Parts: sequence; structure tokens; C-alpha cells
Amino acid sequence: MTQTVSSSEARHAERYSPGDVEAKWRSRWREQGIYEVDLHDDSRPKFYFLTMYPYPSGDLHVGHWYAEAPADAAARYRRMRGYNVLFPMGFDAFGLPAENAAIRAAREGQDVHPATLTYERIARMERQYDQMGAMFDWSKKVVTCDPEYYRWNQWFFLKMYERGLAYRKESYVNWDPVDQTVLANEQVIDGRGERSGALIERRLMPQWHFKITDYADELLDFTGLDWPERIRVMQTNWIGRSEGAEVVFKTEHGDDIVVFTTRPDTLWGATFMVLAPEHPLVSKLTTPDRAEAVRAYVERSSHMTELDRQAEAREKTGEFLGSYAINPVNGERIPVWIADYVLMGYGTGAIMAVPYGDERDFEFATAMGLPIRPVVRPDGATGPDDELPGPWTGPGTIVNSGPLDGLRHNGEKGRANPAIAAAIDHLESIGAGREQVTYRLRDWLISRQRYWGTPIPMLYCDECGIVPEKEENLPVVLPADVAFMPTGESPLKHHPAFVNATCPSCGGKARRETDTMDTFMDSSWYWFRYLSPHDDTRPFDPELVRRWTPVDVYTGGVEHAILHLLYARFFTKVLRDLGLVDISEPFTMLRNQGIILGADGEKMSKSRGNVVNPDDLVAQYGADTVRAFLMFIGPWDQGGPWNYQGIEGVYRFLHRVWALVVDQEAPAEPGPDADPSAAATELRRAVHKAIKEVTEDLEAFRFNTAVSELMTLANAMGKAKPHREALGDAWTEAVRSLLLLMAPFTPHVAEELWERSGFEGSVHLQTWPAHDEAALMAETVRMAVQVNGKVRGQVEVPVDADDAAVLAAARSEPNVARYLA
RNA sequence: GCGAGGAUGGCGGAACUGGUAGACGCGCUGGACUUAGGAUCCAGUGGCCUAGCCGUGCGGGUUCAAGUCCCGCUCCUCGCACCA
Repeated sequence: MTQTVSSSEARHAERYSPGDVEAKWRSRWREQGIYEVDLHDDSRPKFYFLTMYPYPSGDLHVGHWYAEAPADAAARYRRMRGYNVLFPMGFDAFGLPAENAAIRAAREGQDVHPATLTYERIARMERQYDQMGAMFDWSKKVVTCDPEYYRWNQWFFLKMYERGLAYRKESYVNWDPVDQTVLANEQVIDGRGERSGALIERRLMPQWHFKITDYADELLDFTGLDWPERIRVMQTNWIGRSEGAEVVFKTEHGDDIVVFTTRPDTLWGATFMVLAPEHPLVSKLTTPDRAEAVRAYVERSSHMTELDRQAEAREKTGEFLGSYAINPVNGERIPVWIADYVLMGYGTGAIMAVPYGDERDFEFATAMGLPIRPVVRPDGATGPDDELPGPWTGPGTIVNSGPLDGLRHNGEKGRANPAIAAAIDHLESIGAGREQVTYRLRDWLISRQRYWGTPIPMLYCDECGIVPEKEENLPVVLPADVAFMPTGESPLKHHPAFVNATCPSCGGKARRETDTMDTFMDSSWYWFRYLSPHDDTRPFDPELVRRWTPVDVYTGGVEHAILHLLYARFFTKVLRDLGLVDISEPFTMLRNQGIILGADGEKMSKSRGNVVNPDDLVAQYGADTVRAFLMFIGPWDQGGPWNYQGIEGVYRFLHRVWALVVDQEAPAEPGPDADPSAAATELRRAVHKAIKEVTEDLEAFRFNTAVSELMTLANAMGKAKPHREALGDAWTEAVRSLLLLMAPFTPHVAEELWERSGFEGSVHLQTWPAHDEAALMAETVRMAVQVNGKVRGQVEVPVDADDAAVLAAARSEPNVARYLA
């Protein structure tokens, strides 16, 4: 790494010195409170610019800068456009890392409390954020581990419980053996815990859930939202809506097996049934001679992790239960099997197997020697109906299917498909099924067996059962004095004073729920709280919510595509149905930044030693350079590897601008052929082109090209500078425009140069410049030049040039001249 | 396997509705100023058998004109993945 230029700065007192400039303006802005937003000011239109609040990990890393500096530039731009901009910041302060740190410390005999640790880290990060020069309005700060915040989590929980949207249910859940807690489906990636990376186990436990599935259809609707396509696709896939039918198969034991299928038209090809190993009917339907084999299979699959199951994908295993079910459409007696390729968590946990029409069923039938019956004739297929090869999942004509024979399966889903529509009608007429829609989405499991989260405000009373805490008793405060040991149970469970409580209903003895809420609960409504962060009578001020929400622009990482962004949408709809807000979607526009990688192209991590520390960079180059460089490095949504050398270019650019504006030395003598009026026109053109381009780039979140436009303008001004005396107002106008355009990107140096140039007020409170189309367009026009019918070059001529002038210009173009000769 | 996005100089990347590549920056080369320069400034910088030709992953096509449109491939990245 190079060292600072302090030695040369000493000689040239007027050189750009970011350290001095930035410290000076940060303290002045703070004194003036220029970033404090008056939420009641309705003299200007509002603009709510939100960027995802961070987890207080302790130190700001370059990824935070990459996420937030461009967002700050975009927010500053909106403010200069005349909006009253709210750009708040807070901390997602509950969560496992702090608790795990406390546990580690406890093992070493030290006493570190997650709260102490978290508040220390928040203070440190706030100081680091200050360095960035962002226009965050810290007076609206939200810290989710404050009881004044999480009491409202509890309050919402009670409201949702009243409405049946929060419920307790025993089911198979994802158990993370490292973090010692259950996780939501959304937090399990490839069979591993999203945070810990541990292989997830399945456990049957009673847990609290939110009924997000009630909103599945509404969550599929993105109408009116300006969100990236890929996020919408990811959410749509996650919700996984399937249209089809529910079909009831009677068994010889009197129990019905209910299945879901998207292909009821292939019902006549169902030659066996398969239940998930966990299916409740398995033991009832197992005959004594099959009991041992079935028990062994169930046992084996219960020990398998999700990953094991995936590793064995395609290799079909299973056992025959010994009993049979009746196919309702043809009365056929078909065997019932269990196999782990059928998942308890989807549909009804049971399927009708149509080996001809489904690749998985086909593999299973082949492996087990079960019959395969063709039911769809592909277009152009030859040979008798009974000898069609299969599997065939595409369009064709229905065969071997009684009343459906001859109908068309056109490849469409649901009733849009004539064969499926007919099959559903037939099922309904014989009373064996009905149309049905199934979702992949499961209810949101919110219980966590951990300490550092919001206590779930429920109690268990021997007399009354499950009882909600009374509203007036909120918040249920997290006790400070607990032992931090990973026991697989919440540490709260071992805190008698917390557990033992009185029943809010009968006044008798009751036990408090000791699980805490998923921290995604905290982030599901925090943007409402920024509007009235300290209101202790209600979660938010409805008047301000009406005025300020939805959020106009939300920025953050793609990693939250499903988790946070889906929950936030769900929660907003719940709040709407509770009558607390009147919007259905929280974030009108969403933009994602990419991930900034280490110089080696790998994800930054301490173990790889490729972590870039923003504090060091700021010390060396100043915050303005770091900000502008992160924006310049490439398309924001793309991220990319860190390049140490590139930052020098941005640093030089700021030095050049400084010299351009501050340097009072007599400009170099203009050359003898200098034409001041042409220079002024040229400069004016450069200024207005820059205004136009930077404006468009900021609207479109193209920060990289915006910064390059600033450089281009500075270069043009460098060329014009020798004529400065002659340029007069044009020069002053250029300086003024350049500083206005730079203000969102490099706020400190823009402010300093604004002051040094003698312009009034703060550059950040000025109106964004508008470009003059005439200055851009009227001067010249590009024309293609054809010679003998072939285009041979391009010339740039004044728009009012006559034919002779155009011809002369064409002749002077070297390439064209060659062809004319 | 399915879905989405991408492939442009030594590098990061520009290029609006097809308009005659490589903006901007890094790096590199030369020069100026210097005791020195890894500081600063100026100039140059796609390639080549340099009257000119060839160049945007590969192969075709449409067009006066293709990085941009069409057809067929290869590779990369990111999602999803036994979802019935």
C-alpha cells in the first residue's frame, strides 16, 4: 500500500486534505441539524428512502459502505429534488451472535451480557457511520432490543393471537443442533442452518406459528410494485402455488387417504399409492406381516437429515404396507406403499402414483416392479394404447381412462386444461374429490429456544390452558440475570422468577412461555416505528403512517429476497387487516446491491484474510473517495471483487476538482488560436450533458456511470480552464453545477468547495440543477457520411450548417477523404 | 434438470429505441518538473504482415448498417430442485 501524500501537502497548503475537510463539515452539519427531518412538514412532498438496518456486529465493514453510501447518494439526490426525505437508520439488535458470544465468555468464566455487548457495538457502529457522512436522521433511531420497541412485537402477537393468526401446533420442525434452536423453513438452505451451517434435524415439537399461508395468494400479487424480477420470481417459487384436485381413496380399513394431484386427468393410470414415512395412517394401514420392514424403514428415514434425503435423490426406496386402497374412478384395488420421496410437508403427505405420467413414480414403479398403465397418447405416437412407453408428462390425448378418453391434455395447468377440467367435474360428480390449490409455503414458525429475543407473551395455566398476557402487563421484559448455557432450551426456562407467574385469566399459578420470537419479527415492521420511535402508547402514529408510508424506495441485499421481504409484506397485510394501517404493500420500489468480494474474488472473511477495513481506507483517502469509489467500481446490483488500485483514480479525481476550483494561480496563457466563444459553448455543452446524464443515472441507480460523468465534466473543465478569464459566467456556472452534481456522491468536499467558491448556504440544501436541452442539442449534430452507397464515416457539424459546410466537414474526415480520393 | 442473468482491450467496466465499439478509471509507454519520485502534470495506449485490414464467447442469418435483432451452440454466475 502506498502512504499518504502528507509530505507534499505540507508544501502546497492548498492541496485537498480530506481529513480536515470531512471533520469540519461533519461537526458543522451536526450542529446545524441539517439532517433532522420534520415529519409534520407538508410544504414539500414526502419521500421515504429506507435502507435495510444492520445487525450490530461490532464493526462496519466495507459491505455496509457498499450498501449504504450509494443509498445515501440517492436519498440526497431526492432531497435536492425538493422532497422532504426521511432516511432513517437503526439496529436489528436481537439475535444469536451476541448470545453465542455470551456463552463463549461464560465457558471461559467471564461475564458478558448480550445486552451490554450489543449496546457497545451499536455505539461503535454509530461512530463509524458518522465517518461516512451519510444524511441519516439518527433522531429516529430504532433499536429492536429496547423494551420500548419489542413490547410492540408482543402487542402485535396478542392481536394476531386474538385473530387466530398466531397459533401453537405440534409438528415436525427444523432443529439446528449447533445454534440449539428450531428454525423457520426459510432459514434452512440446502438442509443446513442458514446461520450455523449445521445439518438440520427433524424434531416433533409444539411451536408457535404465524398463519402466513392465509396470505399466500395475496403475496403472489406484485401489482404496482417496482421490484427486481428475480426477487419476484424467488418469492413466487417459494410460495409455490399449484392448481389441481384433492382426491379421496378409501381403504379396506375404513380410513380414507386424501391426496393432492395436479394431474387428476391421469387418475385412471394410478396403479399404487405412496405415503410419506411420517404419515399418520402408516401404522393403521400396515399389515402384521409387513410390520417389521415398515417399522425399520420409518425408523431409518426419521434419522435422515434433509441432506441425506437429497443425496439419495433419484434412488427410490420404499416398503409395501400390505394393505390396499380403492381407486374411486374405476374401483380398482391398488397397493399402498411408503417412500421417502413423498414429503409430509407438502400437500397431504400422500400421493396417488401414476408411473406413466410422472417421472418419480415411474422410477419407483420400475424399481419395485409395479405396473405402469399408459393414459396419455403423445401427438404422433404409434402403436397400441397399452404399449406406449412412458413416462410422458407432456400434452397428448387421454386414453384408457373411461369417460375422459379422447379428451385433450394441452399442457396447461388447472381448469385451463380440458382434460383436467373434465377430470375435476367427474370427481365432483362421483363425490370422490374436488378442485384444490396447494402451496409450498408453510406457516411461519416463530418460536426460538433462545434468550436474546422478544419473549412470547403467553402463559400456560393448569386450569385455563394457554392464556395470553394482558396488554397492560406489556412489555414482558427479558430478565437480565440468566445463565448462558446452550441447553437446547431457552435460558429463560431455568429462571424461576420469569417462569412462575400468575394466570392473567384466573389468577392461579401459571408458567410463562420461555421461547422467544424469531428476530425476523423485529424487522417485519421497523420502518413504521421510525416515524415515532419513542411513542409508549402505541406502536406507531397512524397519522404519520398515513402520510409517510409506503416506503418509496427500499434498498438492501438480495440475501433477504425471501426471508425478510416476504415476512415484511405479510406483516403489512396483517396490520392492514387489524385496522392499523391502510396500505397492503410496505415497499413500493426495491433495489438490491450486489456483494462486494475480496481482491481474490472470494467472499470476504477473516479466515481468508481478504477483508477490507473501511476505517483504514477512510484514514488514507477520506470518506468521499471511499464513497465515490464504491459507487464507481461497477454496476451496484452486481457487486464484485475489490480492487485496491482503482481507488487511486477516484482520489486523483477529487484532487483535480480541488485544484480546478481552489487554485487561484493565473491560468495558463490561452493558445493563439483560442476561440473564447467556442470554448464557452463547448463548456456549456459539457455541463448540461453532465447534468442530464447524472440525473438519469441517479434515477436508475447507475452510480458507476454517474461518477464517470462527473469525471468527464471535470476533464472538460480542465481543458477550458486556460480560457477562464474569457469564459466569465460560463466558468462560474460550470463550477456551480459540478459541485451540485457532486454533492450526493462526495458530500464533504462538495460542501467545502461550495463555501470556498463563495456560493450561498449549504450545497446540500440547494435545488438540483436542470439541464438545458438547447445547450445540448442545438450546437452540433452527428451525420453518417456515405461514399458510393457505403457508410464510411461520421462527422459532427453545426446543426445549421449548409450543404457546402457539411461537404467540407466530410472531406476533412480522414477516413471519408480516403474514399473520395 | 427447470428458471433468470451474463460473456466487450492487460483489468473494472461504457455504449438510449440497431447507426458505425471500447466512455470513465486502473495499468502500461513516453515526456515535463525534479537530488529522487512509488508525488504531480502533459501525451499516447484494441490487435495486426499498418496505402489497409481484423476485432464485442462460437457458428449461421436479417440489414445500407448488428455488441445490440433472429436461429443453433459453448461456458460462467445466481436462484429453485424428488413440491405430486
